[in-house]
Amino acid sequence: MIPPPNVTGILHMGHALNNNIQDVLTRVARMQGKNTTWVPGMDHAGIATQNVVERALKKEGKSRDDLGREKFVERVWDWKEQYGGTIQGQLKKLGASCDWERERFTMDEGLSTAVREMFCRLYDKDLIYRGNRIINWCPRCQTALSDEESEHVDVEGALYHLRYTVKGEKTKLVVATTRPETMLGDTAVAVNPRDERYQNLIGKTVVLPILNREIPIVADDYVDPEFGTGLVKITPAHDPNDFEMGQRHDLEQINVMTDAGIMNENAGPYEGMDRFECRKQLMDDLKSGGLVEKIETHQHAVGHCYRCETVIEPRLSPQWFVKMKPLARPAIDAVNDGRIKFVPERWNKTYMSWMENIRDWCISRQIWWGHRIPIFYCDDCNHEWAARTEPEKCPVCSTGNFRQDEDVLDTWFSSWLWPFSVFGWPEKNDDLKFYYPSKTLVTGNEIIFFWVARMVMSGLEIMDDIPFDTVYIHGTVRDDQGRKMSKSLGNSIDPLDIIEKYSSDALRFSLMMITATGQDVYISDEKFEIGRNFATKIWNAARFMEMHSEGFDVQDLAFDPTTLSPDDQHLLAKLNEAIASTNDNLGRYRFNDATGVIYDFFWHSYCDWYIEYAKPILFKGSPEEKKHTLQVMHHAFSTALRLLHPFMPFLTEELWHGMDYNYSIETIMLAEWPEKIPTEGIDPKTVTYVDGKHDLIRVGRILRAEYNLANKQTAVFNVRPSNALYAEQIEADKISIIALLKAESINVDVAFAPEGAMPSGISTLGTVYMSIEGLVDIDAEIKKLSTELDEVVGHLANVKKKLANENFTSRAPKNVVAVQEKRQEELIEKSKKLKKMIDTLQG
RNA sequence: GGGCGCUUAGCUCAGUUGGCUAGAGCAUCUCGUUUACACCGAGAGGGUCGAAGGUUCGAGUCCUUUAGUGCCCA
Repeated sequence: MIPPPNVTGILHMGHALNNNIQDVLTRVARMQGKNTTWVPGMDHAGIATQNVVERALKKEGKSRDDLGREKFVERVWDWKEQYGGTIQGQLKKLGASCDWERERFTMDEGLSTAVREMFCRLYDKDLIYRGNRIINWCPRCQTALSDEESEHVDVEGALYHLRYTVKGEKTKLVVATTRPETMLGDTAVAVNPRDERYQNLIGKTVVLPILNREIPIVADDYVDPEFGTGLVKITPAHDPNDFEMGQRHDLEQINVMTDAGIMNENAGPYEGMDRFECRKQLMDDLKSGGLVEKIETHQHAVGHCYRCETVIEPRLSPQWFVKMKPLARPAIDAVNDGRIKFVPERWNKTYMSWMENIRDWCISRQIWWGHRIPIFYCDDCNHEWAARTEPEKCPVCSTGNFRQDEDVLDTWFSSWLWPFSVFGWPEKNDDLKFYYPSKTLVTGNEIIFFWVARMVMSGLEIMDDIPFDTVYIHGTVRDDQGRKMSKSLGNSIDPLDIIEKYSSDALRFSLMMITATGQDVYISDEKFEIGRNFATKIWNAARFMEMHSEGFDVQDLAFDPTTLSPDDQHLLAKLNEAIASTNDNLGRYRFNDATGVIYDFFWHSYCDWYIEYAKPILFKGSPEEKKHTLQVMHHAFSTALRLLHPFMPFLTEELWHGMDYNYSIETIMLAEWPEKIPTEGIDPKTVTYVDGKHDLIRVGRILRAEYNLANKQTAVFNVRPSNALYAEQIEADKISIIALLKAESINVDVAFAPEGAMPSGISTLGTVYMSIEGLVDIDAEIKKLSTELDEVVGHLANVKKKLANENFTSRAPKNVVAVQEKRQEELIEKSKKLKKMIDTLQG
């Protein structure tokens, strides 16, 4: 399920992240053999698109009115054909594996049919109505907006305290307001009925300054005695609360502004002024009349248009609304009873609080680009009706003298139908049956209300079923200072630049790696290096294999499980762990963990350990040994490649072909998704031994590093294994240890005792001594070992203290206690060894 | 005002149902390159987990208070 991006949009990092996650999920499901579909689409983005085209017209010195409705809409379609949908190409660059032939546009014929169908159904159920109410009006776009489209921004404004005169008295009242210009539309002053200060005022009349209109003083519970002076001016036509109060007290509603936010004829001397200019002039006038008590600075939230950031003007206006409460009830149940799950879960609360306090949705827009409201009015008999198709005559009086409503619908009125409209609804077909409901919706938290919640409501209303069972909410993409990426800040990082600089795979992999579940993502250019470096690493590993694979048949990977070397077993065990962990993490939407596991397997298990182990064999081994090792390598590599594919589609596809893995399945996209591989021939004890061997090599390397030995400087290592089994295993495995330690030779001896001073260290398999030519820095050795001893003694004290605590031994789970006991043993053993080593050095 | 995050190494972040010595990448320092990769390899240093209480045998993790910071809603 793809959230349709705006037709005007270009790809930004948020899209990249969002589509990347969806693509990963889709690719995994596809490789698992599931019938997947990922429908790409575009949203006509009514206001945004209309704005873009209007701006273009303005450059030609024209307005939309110059063209007229029909020509203008044509013009928008032209624009759409020419410039729209750049984002589709960009998504392809990102590697989004959508079903491109299914691509839909919210204004295409099918979806428009769905929109009209939906409107008529809701209208017939009385869930859509026309009402004269206070709505959010954008004076620049000159249209109504829904509550969600008004963005509240905290601004440092002012609280103006104005003096009104009580009629027939000298008493002045002080009312406080943040929008003094609306005073011109005041039709009352209100106090709280329990406010003792003003009991005597209730029922009196006030003379409105400047206009000298006489307005009543009313009592209403809504008034907060604590706010300002406890007296508020009532402007029913310009404030939702005042509107409510106006209804209760039967007050006149006086609109003082035009659609463009210019003061109208009701504003008296201010007619023709811009609303903010009027505010200034009005305040000047009141000041000179001595009618201003004071002006305080005041922090408050002011609504701004989400498309053009103009300050919203709440105003009375006849608009179309959807009754939301009946639709919300089943949508609340669906989340409450767990049919729909949010990941992370905390978004439940956000969803619920919105649903439970839902208000009717204003769906009419006074623009031209969009689905025209399918309501018709008969001029002869005044009949009003909704029609799915263009009517020929009035159904009541049968005349053709009717007209369609001028308004168009909110863009989201088409978006909320997406989960079923793209499959042909209202038609009932196989696609719709098969693909509805879908599985996972992936989206950012900013459209939970706009889109997610509404899709749940429409799905339950129309399909009688949830549209998806999981809503994965990913974080917001921010810059490295935590700011939201935006054009106006100039801090956005263009994904296409990143693709250009680091590759698409690098972008994708890096994004996934830094996306912890639902956390915001902070981004800077350097973060993409991790993906690029990883891709290069894999490329080079493949190159290495290719160099040694001449004459090798990648179709012949059936190695004999009884001949697996310890390192073979270790690699395959790690591969199994990686597969299991990747699947587990993907199932829990933990993408950073999933990519981390794959990264770790390739880089460390495969490259750092296995390839280094394999080198002596590939360079100097027998043809049989070589073949066996290559079998293991290609087996592991081709499996891990499939695991990586959803995250790095381009590189993995390229290598799939380059390494000739495409002999049976042409594309890695359809190759089998890795599940646990057979563990035949893998002995867990051997795997543990190899872990110990790695530790031994690490200890040896530390010794080399201490003495700054160059790679070519030879050193003889002596190993005193802790037991006979280890001695046997190490002895049998010497070649690879020698190679990895760049040693001249290794002596394995359970009774080894150093002659004279030798640098040494303790590993899980035993003590490692390095014989080097030249002087050993005895003091430094002693100091090193003493420091280590101190640490061990410290830890030992802690462990002993724990085990001596009866509360711990009796209450903690047995396995936890056992671990501590084992650790105690190990630490005692280690401290003994260290003491002995120090003694030896001290002679 | 209400709700939700975040605070862990110099930086950016992981850390799942409380349980081995708190991890990674980057950066820093040391060493290394005739044989896949400097977009590399080996190693090192670096953290009283924002603060204060509490629960618990045991807290980065749970609870309370608090500071700073960010987002959403009113």
